[in-house]
Amino acid sequence: MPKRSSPVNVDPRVRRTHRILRDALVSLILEKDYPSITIKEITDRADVAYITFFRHYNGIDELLMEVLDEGLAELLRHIETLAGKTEDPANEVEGRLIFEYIRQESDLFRILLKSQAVTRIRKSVIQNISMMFQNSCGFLQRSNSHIPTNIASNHMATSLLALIEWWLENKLSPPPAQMGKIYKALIIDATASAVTSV
Amino acid sequence: MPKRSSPVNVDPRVRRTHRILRDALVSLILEKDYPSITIKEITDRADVAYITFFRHYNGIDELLMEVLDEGLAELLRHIETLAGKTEDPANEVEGRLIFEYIRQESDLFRILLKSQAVTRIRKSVIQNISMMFQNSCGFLQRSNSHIPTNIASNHMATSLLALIEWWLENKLSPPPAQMGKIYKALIIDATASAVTSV
DNA sequence: CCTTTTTGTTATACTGTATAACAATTGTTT
DNA sequence: AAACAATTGTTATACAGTATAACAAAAAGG
Repeated sequence: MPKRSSPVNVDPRVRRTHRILRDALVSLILEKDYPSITIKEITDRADVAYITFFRHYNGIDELLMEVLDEGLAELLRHIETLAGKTEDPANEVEGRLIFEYIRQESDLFRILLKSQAVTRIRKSVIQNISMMFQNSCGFLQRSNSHIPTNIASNHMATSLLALIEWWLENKLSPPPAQMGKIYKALIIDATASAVTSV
Repeated sequence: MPKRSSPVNVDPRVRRTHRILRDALVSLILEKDYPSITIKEITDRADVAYITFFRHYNGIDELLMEVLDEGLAELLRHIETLAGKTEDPANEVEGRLIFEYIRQESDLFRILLKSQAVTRIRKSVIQNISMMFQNSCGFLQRSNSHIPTNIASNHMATSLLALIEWWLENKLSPPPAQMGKIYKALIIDATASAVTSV
């Protein structure tokens, strides 16, 4: 069992095993659909003994969770940067930065959104993004409309994920700059005006 | 193999088998999470021989598809009723009707949204609702903004599903009347203003 | 009533998950 | 470098779930 507390003090062999298992799963997800992936396939590709998998994870879902946690922190950091400046005039630029980052790490995001299969994971992602919007969007905090704050933040989070998903499926066709504008108009500004009106 | 063409001319024993298998799957989905359901559980609950399942379906997904097809037609009909009157002043009422219908058939919708597991199904549902919005929302057709029409309609479809999902998870707590208003403000009006501006 | 179709019973092969015991290898410590 | 600890590999095995086959029993339809 690996120590969850400190990133130091971990056996380099364990670090290596985790890394190659994560890499194997990633390459498999990009090739075939997630539910059909077996543990043997993963360990074969990682060139690791079958039983070694069970010495670190209780199932493929757990390994996937680790893969996503790896990249999710950075995603949230990027989105947070955007949301923190939601009321600045520069947030169109920030929106562009998000979609540029997604294009850069598109493999990770493809996996993240393919793994809607694993509903629990999707829920926690939405939960995180939703909380982040709730904390950083001023118009949500001082809202007194008939729309509850948690509904509005959930709406923004799910809409952002849906927009990213659409973009990935459409081969990243409108460039990040335009996607940033669309994001601002369709999600940020639209929600803000819906919440602050009446 | 059952005939796909005509609903008549089917052996009553086959009709009965299909029905009790569908019912068994529905009751199981409402109890536990979908991926952990086994064929044996289904046939046991349906009081049918194990092999009988394979005489009609190639897997649980196929049976689920049949369950959803059953109710999906009616869902689309209700949403279409709403969308068709999007520009009438009465559309808040129509929004209320949607959520009242969902409350009425909440079991079906819980299954529909739980089955996000089956990504293919979710995608086709979004596609249908999106097309429906595109056909019935006037502001989408006469839009000349920087937001493409298909992005806007996709945004409305995914937002509606997310809102329904949130509502089901929150025990249908804001009553249908308020949900109808929220739907109108957060999805319809907000998207309309985002699309028609500049 | 007789034929056809569907369903039930039983047996079996196969795949994937999960664990155990022991040997081999690698990392850490003194 | 030697000794100890932890990880990994090898092999074997148990188990659950999927899928199919062969034949008997029951139900539907003319």
